[in-house]
Amino acid sequence: MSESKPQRAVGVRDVAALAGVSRQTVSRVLNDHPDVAPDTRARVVSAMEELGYRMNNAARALGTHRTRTIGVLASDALQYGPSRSMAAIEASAREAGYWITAAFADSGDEASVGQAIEHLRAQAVDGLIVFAPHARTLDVLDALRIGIPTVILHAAERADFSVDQRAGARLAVATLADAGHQRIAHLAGPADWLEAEGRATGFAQELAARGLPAGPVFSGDWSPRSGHGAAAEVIASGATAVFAANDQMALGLIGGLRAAGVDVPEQISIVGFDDVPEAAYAWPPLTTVRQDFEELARRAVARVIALGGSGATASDPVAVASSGSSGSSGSSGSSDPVAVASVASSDPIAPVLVVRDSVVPPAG
Amino acid sequence: MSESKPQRAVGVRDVAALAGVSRQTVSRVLNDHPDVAPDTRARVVSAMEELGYRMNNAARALGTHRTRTIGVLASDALQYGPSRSMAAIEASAREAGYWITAAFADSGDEASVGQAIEHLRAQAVDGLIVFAPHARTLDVLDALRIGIPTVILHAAERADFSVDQRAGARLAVATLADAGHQRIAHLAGPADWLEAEGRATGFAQELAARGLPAGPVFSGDWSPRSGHGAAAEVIASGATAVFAANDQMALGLIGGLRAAGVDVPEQISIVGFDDVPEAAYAWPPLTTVRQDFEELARRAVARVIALGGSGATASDPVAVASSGSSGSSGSSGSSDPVAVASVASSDPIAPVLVVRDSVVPPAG
DNA sequence: TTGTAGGCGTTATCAG
DNA sequence: CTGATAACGCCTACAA
Repeated sequence: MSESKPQRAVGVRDVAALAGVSRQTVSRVLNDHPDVAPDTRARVVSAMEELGYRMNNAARALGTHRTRTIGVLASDALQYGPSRSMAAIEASAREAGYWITAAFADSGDEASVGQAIEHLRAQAVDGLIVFAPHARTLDVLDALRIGIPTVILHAAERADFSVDQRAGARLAVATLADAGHQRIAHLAGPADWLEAEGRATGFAQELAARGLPAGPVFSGDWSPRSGHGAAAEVIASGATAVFAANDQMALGLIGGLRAAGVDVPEQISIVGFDDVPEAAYAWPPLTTVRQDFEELARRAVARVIALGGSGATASDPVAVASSGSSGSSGSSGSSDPVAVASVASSDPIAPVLVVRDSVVPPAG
Repeated sequence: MSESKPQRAVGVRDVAALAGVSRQTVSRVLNDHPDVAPDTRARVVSAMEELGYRMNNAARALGTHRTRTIGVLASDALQYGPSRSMAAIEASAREAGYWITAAFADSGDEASVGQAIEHLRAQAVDGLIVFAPHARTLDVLDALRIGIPTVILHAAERADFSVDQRAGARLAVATLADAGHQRIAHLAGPADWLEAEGRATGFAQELAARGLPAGPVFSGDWSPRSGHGAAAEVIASGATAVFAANDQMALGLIGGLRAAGVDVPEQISIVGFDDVPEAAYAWPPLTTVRQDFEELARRAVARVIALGGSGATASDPVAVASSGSSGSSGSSGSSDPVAVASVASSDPIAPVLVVRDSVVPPAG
């Protein structure tokens, strides 16, 4: 209270003065530079605390050309998966000392995707995490030739990190087949969605692997509405079980089936995908496939930061385009001890089946 | 191809040179300063396009002390309302030329809220939009004495902008009462959530207004699980109708009721809150109350920007604390034509009842 | 209406 | 290990 408070916010200048060192030394402490004597560092640190010093990111960015900010283009952020990913990404980023700036887009609208990306680029983010549910979204990305590290998520096999959609679908179909179902239908997501495609493929593969006839495939748009609307077709198809590409459609389908007087699971068994919170408490509790979005986010953030930190820039073709993975096609298992060592695996994450009550043996 | 590309990114300097003006003039064009001759402006603009000029926000921020960034503290972003708000906020902000930096927190954990806010402050955001579902969250905010414009959302009446929770609850109860129900129960949200409290209050008020007996109140935690779990109590209470504080619980309750052999709506009518996508396609289609999150977001963004733009800073006690509203307690209706004129009304937004099939007259 | 100086707070570079 | 000096790219004065 005795001294007159400076009008301006405290800066390295002030800290340096109080600690009796140069601004540069303060800067070194700030950046954890190794070559600083322990006691000097201590003096600086206490000076910072005494003054309530807070770094000015704008100034830092001006010098370093880095903003420590990751842009997240969250398409369809209202869907369960993307919203989970978003929250998890923020957590991972914050832990790593990064900020998240978000942009939302309607993945079906290429223009909106382009705009969102431009918005993020204008913000000078160090890297981008893009949810690319559509093949079209990927095309937009390619066309833009973004000059910064980019990690693609939610794009099935075309993503840099993903939960194995095909494997999940096979798990779903397997549990149905194991229960004795022969006529299994698939209520798919929109055909142009990569994850929907992955699940549809897994559906077909598992059926084929078991020598079961290719089941009828109906398509929805992920919404409960579309699931509800598919009820009539499902009934007409004579299927005794259906694998819905997501829980929302599964739930809608159950609603539609019941409205038509068809019981679930007695007459028709159902398996969903996602394990949304309501799945466990629906009637009947829904058997479904759970994905680990937290792990997905963790890996994505680690990768963007690694790409940026390793000096990957527009001029570095390898890192920039964020190609799926450089060489998992390789010969020897873990022959490259250096490089990508600490970065998370880019192998697909295995989903897990959650067994509940929506599957029973067929009535026949 | 003929000229050698400069290594550095293009800046005002380059644009100025090409346009044959001073850097200052370019800056004026950039900031839509009125005093620039039309043709000069045109020349500058085309120069910018030719060079592919992009503003450097860090440099701008360093000078202006403004980042054109709004921090959003999204607690419980996985809930329907908050996630809708989040997306809408981003859209409004982007339209206004602002960026969104997001932080997520567990609103139940005061420490995590505090950390998230610190994170955002460190980022030097121009303003904050905080989802404050808990009274406790508000306490944390007060304690922090944030020195920047802050707008509170999702805190019922204590929010700066809100959808009228009480009114929504009354709408729900009214439709049940109008159908002839006398024994109406409430499946409430967590007691320490402001919006849950608002809905519970509306429930009680409408009942009282109609001279109906105060119904039993059960409490859940917003989750389908808790709705499912409340089924037994609801049945035991003898209620013929229940107003669930959100759709997820309503859906879970329906699941629990059916599992217990109780039909909805024949034996028990139900009304939810939120109008989540699955509500319309559940079985039965759920009667519920819809909130306009987009409008909420629009107003919130307009306000933060206005507070920041009008020079409201830490030293301006009026704007800073973001007190609910300065004087709607006032005498004359719209007596203050100046000031807040263009800013959106802070009156609560009216929710709307969506009638579907989960309400029928009581069996008796 | 336009141009000229100076500075914003930090980091990089190069000495010592 | 530490310190001087010069950017970084833009904006706010003030002058013309």
